Amino acid sequence: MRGSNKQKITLAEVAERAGVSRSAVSRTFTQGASVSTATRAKVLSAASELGYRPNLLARSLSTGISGLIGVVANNFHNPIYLEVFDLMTRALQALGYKTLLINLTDETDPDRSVELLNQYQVDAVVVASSTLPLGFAEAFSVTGIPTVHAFGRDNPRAPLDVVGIDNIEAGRIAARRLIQCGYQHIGFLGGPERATSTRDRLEGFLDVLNSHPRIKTQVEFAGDYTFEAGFSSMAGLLLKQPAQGYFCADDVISIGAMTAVRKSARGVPKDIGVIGFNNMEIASWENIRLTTVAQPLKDIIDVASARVDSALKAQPGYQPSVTLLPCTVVERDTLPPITD
Amino acid sequence: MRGSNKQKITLAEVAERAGVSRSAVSRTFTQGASVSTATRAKVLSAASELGYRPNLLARSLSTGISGLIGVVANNFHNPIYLEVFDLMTRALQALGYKTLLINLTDETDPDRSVELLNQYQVDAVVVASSTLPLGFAEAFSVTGIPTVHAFGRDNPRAPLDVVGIDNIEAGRIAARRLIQCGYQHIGFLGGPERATSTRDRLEGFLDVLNSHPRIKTQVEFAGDYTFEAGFSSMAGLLLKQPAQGYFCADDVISIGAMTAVRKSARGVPKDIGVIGFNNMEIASWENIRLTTVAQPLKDIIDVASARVDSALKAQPGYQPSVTLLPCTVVERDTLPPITD
DNA sequence: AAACAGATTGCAACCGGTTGCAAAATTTTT
DNA sequence: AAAAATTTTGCAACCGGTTGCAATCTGTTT
Repeated sequence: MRGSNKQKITLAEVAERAGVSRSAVSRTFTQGASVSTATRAKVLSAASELGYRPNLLARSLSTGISGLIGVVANNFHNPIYLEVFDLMTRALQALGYKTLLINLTDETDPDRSVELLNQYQVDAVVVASSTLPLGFAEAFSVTGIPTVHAFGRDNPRAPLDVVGIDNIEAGRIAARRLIQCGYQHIGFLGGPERATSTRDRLEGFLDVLNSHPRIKTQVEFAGDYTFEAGFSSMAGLLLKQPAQGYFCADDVISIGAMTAVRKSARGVPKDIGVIGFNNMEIASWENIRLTTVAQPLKDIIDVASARVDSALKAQPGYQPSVTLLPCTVVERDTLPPITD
Repeated sequence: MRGSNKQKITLAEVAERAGVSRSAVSRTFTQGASVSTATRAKVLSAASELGYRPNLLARSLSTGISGLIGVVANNFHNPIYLEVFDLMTRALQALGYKTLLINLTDETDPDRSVELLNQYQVDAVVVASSTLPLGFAEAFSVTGIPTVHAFGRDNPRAPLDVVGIDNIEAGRIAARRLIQCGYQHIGFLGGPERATSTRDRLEGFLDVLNSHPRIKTQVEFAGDYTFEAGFSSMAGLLLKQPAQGYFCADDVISIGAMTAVRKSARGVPKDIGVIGFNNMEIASWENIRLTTVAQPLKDIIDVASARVDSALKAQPGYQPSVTLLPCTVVERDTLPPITD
């Protein structure tokens, strides 16, 4: 236990101590290089005596591979992103990559962010956001850095890897589930109107309801993915003619909406049913028990990181692809049970 | 490798195009180096024509400064960490650093994590965790990498920068607030019993209550910072003799506990008062309105990142320091209003 | 106009690794 | 045992920057 190894030990020092060339040392630490077992042993023992660790930055310089993956996010208010970061860092770490977390909350200029990533020679970028303007992902892809857009959607203008959910189908699923309740008046309470995710879900939602012309439909947008927005939107709806059941764009919005419903002395699901979106941890709480549409978070992350990995190892002919995973309904207590 | 026809432009190419030496180019891009305005102009224009960006990895190699700060976390379930990551990345980015996010959730061996950071030549480490065993922070500090422990506590064994809150004082604050309610029986519902943060808060809590010998005291630990743990701990207490008011170690635990109280047909704060800890966003929700102790998150992060910055720029005589910031009570509706 | 100080410049070595190539060592074949 | 094939090894050049040093160029001072 010598605290003296404060200065870094280099390859050259190990080489000297082991009585071999620097190449030999380098080769011992590179996968699949040619070293005899004898030298390897000498090197390894010298290295461990000295406490040698290869300098990955130096290695990057000659190999052109940094092992750094930029993870770009701009939404630090939705709790699901905490889980996203957790899963993402672990997945990348398991593959031997390191996560450079870039916060684009304040950034409006795609080019500046590209510059950031570029300077650090990230090998690839994962854009983890459903709200980042398409321009960013495009800008990344233009640089030639492999880019995977997680929680994104297909973007014809920039051919890049996308992995997310099928929001249109998610809208259909929610609509069908509400129809199953026998409701004759069904509402959509979306997030910000411009968000493509919300628009896609609405599309699927209306798609299904259009084939049920007798069912009345209501569409409303909460300005924001917040409790407040859900609460006040629903409060507004209650003053008019509320629907019998709502598909809310997000669990937090749902909870806000439910709170408003209950505050008006109505019951959930007795008077008004609610189905949310995201299946956040909070949705399972005893006092909430929100029926909600779950997205396969872990699968999305796993696919995204696998995609990064294969993009980096890919042959010249590599082609980006779009993967949309299916959502499922998690049954809890905010919709009446299904009666066949 | 992906067929990226975007070969990077190097310093040498810029130099050639500008008709100057490589040093001149380098100096143009280094703070406070000596270049005439004429050459600087030539270089700058050549650089922008070519779209040159200095390779920071290469620069690190010669300067020994990578600009990478390792942010180490192991708790991806407490929503306040989402805010922590947000604030931290922004603070570091504003200072010109990049955030390497390291997830130690699965890691039990301090040395392996040190190795991770070491290989990437991070300039400094911010340990953002109140639950990471002290051994980790120690291991980091032994390497000689400047380490700031955010949300940590003083550790006599390893002299490193600590910035967090005064948990003992926080316990006192909560105790005083509960005493103000006139309660004669006061409870402490902590987090995991081994967590130093919980123990410190308990210490301060008992410290105050010891000087009120007539007030009965109850101490209980929820195993975990979860809704479930709070719910079931409180459910258990309700079967015995519950106190009149509780200081809960965390907002999520508080909400679980409140849910249990209400489920037993008792009221909050009518029958049992609750004061939480953390002031998470959810605490302000209309249907919750939890009175709670807030920690100055932004201040902690700001101090932590400033500390990183100064540790890196420090003169040889740099000495780590411990900063404990004060907490405040956020009044809402889960304690009876103060009656003077 | 000569002498001198200060600012700018380029050379070349270096940061800590990797890798193509040819020589050296080892193993296999005949 | 010699020749051929294969594996190991070290040299030296390179990755893309920075920087000490000496040479050159400016602008002053006398």
